[in-house]
Amino acid sequence: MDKEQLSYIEESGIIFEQMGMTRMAGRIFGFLAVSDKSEASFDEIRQALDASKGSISGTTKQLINAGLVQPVSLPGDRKTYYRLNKVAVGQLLRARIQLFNIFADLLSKGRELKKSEDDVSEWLKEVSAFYTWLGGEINAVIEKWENVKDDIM
Amino acid sequence: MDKEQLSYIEESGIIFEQMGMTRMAGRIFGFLAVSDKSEASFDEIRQALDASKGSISGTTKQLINAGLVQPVSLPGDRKTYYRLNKVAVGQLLRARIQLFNIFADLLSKGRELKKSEDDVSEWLKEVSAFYTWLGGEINAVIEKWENVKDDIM
DNA sequence: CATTTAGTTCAATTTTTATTGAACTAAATG
DNA sequence: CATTTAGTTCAATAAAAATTGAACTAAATG
Repeated sequence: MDKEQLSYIEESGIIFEQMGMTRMAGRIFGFLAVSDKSEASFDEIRQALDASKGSISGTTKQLINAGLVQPVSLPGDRKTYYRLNKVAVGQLLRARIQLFNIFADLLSKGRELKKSEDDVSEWLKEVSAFYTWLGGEINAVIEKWENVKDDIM
Repeated sequence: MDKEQLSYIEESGIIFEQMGMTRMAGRIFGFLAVSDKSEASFDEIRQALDASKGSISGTTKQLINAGLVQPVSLPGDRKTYYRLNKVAVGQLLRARIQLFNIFADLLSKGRELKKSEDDVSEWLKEVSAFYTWLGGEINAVIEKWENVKDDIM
């Protein structure tokens, strides 16, 4: 880990915090991203990030749960290794979009609870419908990506 | 405000917290969503939510800054009123998508900092390219919505 | 079966973030 | 121009979240 990589790891921590995860989750993600070896053991991570076992244990679970990290075990080795989960872009996006649907439901419920209809009702209705529609539209977007990505990358 | 509306306001607080804003921001949003009058004064909000002036002041600013709330002033009335900003769905979405681009940049930078290329590099490259592409694709998605929304709603 | 290793759990602590409340500013009113 | 009203600011406090660390479990090794 050189200086730039260490500062990258911290930056990743900040961004993950902005995305609603913990700073430590971002650090582990960042470490696994830039690390030379694509797999790292529990203790390699702990040492690289100078954190406690409890913190690494809890946070790797968080990341595994979020689908971003994959635990790997090898025969004849009692350690567990951790690596970035090379999940398909579609799956990643769908997970993120979930919050949109929660927001859509919130708006729609708000509209129902209003005592009278007004221009706010109309707006709640459209935004809610939009985000709900968007959830279904994602498949088409991902399909389009699959078709164009070879030209772009 | 009946019981259901008050519990809706709290629910909105929780969801806004999940979306990275404060609980109070969600409460104010929720209040403005279900309130009978589509505009509310500073003190009406403060009383309805039983919060301090400081908190209302800071949080209304947060919401105005995020583009979700609009301050309204009336001639001959020194109060400011607050209402949900009926911003277009596209604008709302674009604001949310910004985090995707930040994430894309993080991945791309991570790839650059790696000492060697491996399968993680490949993944970082694709995911980053995808989120970057997605940012540009949004306009097409919004345009499609404008065309289909009358059939759906 | 005693020992080492890998990781978990959770109460205590630290750190961060949200909220209050009191003193303040600025504008309007009498 | 003194007073009221509307809202702001910010230091102090409260509340919530992250992190530690020590005691623990479970599995593998000798």
